[in-house]
Amino acid sequence: MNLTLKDIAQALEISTSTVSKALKNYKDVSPTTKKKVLDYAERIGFKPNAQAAFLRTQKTKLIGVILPKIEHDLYCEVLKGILNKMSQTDYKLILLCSENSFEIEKKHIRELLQLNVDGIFISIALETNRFDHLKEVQKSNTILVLFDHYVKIIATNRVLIEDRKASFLATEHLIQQGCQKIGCFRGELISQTSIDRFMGYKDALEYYKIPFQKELILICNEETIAEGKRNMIEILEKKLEIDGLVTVTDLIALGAMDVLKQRRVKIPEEIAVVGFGNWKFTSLISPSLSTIDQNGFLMGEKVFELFEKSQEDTLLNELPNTEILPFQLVVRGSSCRKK
Amino acid sequence: MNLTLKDIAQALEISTSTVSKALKNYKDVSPTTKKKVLDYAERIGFKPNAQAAFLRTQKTKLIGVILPKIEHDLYCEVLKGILNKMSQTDYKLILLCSENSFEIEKKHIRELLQLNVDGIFISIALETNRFDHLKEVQKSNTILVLFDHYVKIIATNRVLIEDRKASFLATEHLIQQGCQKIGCFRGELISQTSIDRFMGYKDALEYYKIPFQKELILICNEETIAEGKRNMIEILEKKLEIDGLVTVTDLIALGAMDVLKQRRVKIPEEIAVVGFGNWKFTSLISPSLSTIDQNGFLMGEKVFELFEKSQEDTLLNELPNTEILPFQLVVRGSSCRKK
DNA sequence: CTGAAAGCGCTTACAG
DNA sequence: CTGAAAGCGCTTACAG
Repeated sequence: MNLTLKDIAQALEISTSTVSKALKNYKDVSPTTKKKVLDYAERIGFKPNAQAAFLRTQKTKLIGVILPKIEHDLYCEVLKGILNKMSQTDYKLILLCSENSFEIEKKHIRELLQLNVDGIFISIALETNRFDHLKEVQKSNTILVLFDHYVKIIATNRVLIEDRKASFLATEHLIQQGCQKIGCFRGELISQTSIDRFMGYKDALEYYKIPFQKELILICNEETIAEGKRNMIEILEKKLEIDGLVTVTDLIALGAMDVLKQRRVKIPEEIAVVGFGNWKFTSLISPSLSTIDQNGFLMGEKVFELFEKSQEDTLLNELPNTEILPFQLVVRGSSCRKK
Repeated sequence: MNLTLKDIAQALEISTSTVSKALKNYKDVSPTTKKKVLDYAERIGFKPNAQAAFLRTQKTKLIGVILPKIEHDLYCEVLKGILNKMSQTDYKLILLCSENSFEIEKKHIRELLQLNVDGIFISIALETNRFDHLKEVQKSNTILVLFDHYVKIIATNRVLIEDRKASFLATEHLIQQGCQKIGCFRGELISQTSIDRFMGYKDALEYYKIPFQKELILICNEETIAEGKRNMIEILEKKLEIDGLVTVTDLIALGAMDVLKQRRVKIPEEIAVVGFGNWKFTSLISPSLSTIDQNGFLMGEKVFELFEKSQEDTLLNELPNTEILPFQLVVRGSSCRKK
């Protein structure tokens, strides 16, 4: 069906070896021959067979990306960043989603290894607390790059923001707005990202000598609006007094604010709120939500750059890299008491 | 590096042919041999080489998906739907984005054909008004499935909602709310989807005998908040009187509402607004935005189903299918005048 | 500078 | 029921 090297070779009455070399711009082909081949290939619209090439070179030029969630502003931006860098190469992106399930994640990793992808980029599932599958990736010499949800104990390439510092800043901001009893709707206990953000909250309290109250820490088992609502209802029903709230992600904050609005609790006057992630909706709701902005697009670009760098590095036996990205506190209506 | 059929064959002292057949569950292999091979393959974690298999079977089990935009609620849902169906098969999804550019779209199609994908699922770019690249796909016997932004003149598999009817309903709803001078922020002139939605608006005016006023039709060159703002400012500055507004997409409506809110024009009392798409933010803003809900997840699932069906059909030389999906008018604060 | 040949890992028609 | 052999389309070490 498709044209092959052989077809070109026959048409031009030369060998397939020479055609192959001409197309790959080897230096040991005469300029005349090279031009002849290139022109002809161009004219007939020759498309080399990627799979056959792989069989020889062992490079598929495929990259697997596993996201914990598809409808997630950060990950959409990360995808855009990766695709943007990738569009200048001949790599292709295979998209998979773990739905935050450990089992699905393992399954996808297995599938990607079977496909012989050259690299796997992953933000691990919230559930994931064992890492054999990631070690498997490394063993197979597939380049592994973690982003956002990472793991401390696996030595691999990573692109992160300083969650702990960011969360410190968010909490500090509330303190500067006069909050003294700050609730924290943290993520579950396993995820490193969740732990880091919680630590940042604690750091800020400590730094500003505000007593840490265990009962003001509520755990969100999922990053959903519903979990935000559930926890805020718990706060109100237990009559836990808070005047500020930091959350592990904007969706949680949204749920919490929803409950507060229904109960006519004034935001930010009675309770000031800061989210995390700068989801698109945060600037649209009312009051608009203060949050931590992470540059997902840049994150995606860095992920791909680290992959490329890593390909060179493995030849040199270099250690994996960790790239730290900047973040930004975005102050909006939900936390801005002073004018 | 990786284990191959040959390794298994040697270990079990049988031929690679037999190993291959055993693994593929051919019937002309003795149960004993089959079991032996399967057990051993399982034990050593054998992963057949996908690319080598392709070289023989000419099936890559890869599917290319080209989206006009990544951060787009509908397309995120479509992706989820496709991935959901796909996860029960051994197909993999290669993600590409045209950024609504005709040139990029053409480039991506070329790349996918070179990769020998088994199918291409695409919502075409707003710019796209020539279709040679789609015909190319068909010529190469790659299964083509269009969704959302489609083309009338290409006979291929499609998954659509009845945009015209949906837009009729949106406009009719405004009329039933008492609107008589309904503005329309339509999409650009090329896209079939945009045309269909505009026709639905016209249909409704005609049906309810409301005079069509050309000056109330403004064109949005992009599906962005900024375009919605720009057009609403134009309406106000030209002092064009409207009491209702339908828009080609929710983002446009968002921009328009923003301008109205700034100028203290009451929504829905003075101007009632209906969007299109039921983006997540529409229920979060205030007033919440009435809109047309499209089931993107279902759309994605149907796209994949059509692909699978089409593989059988091509053998039978059947004609391509068009799948029409249901939609729903979601009435919210932005258009609800009566209680 | 050119080309014959081997081989990547699988599948499958064919012979026995 | 089993296996030898050819071949998918490319790349590349080697000979000339």
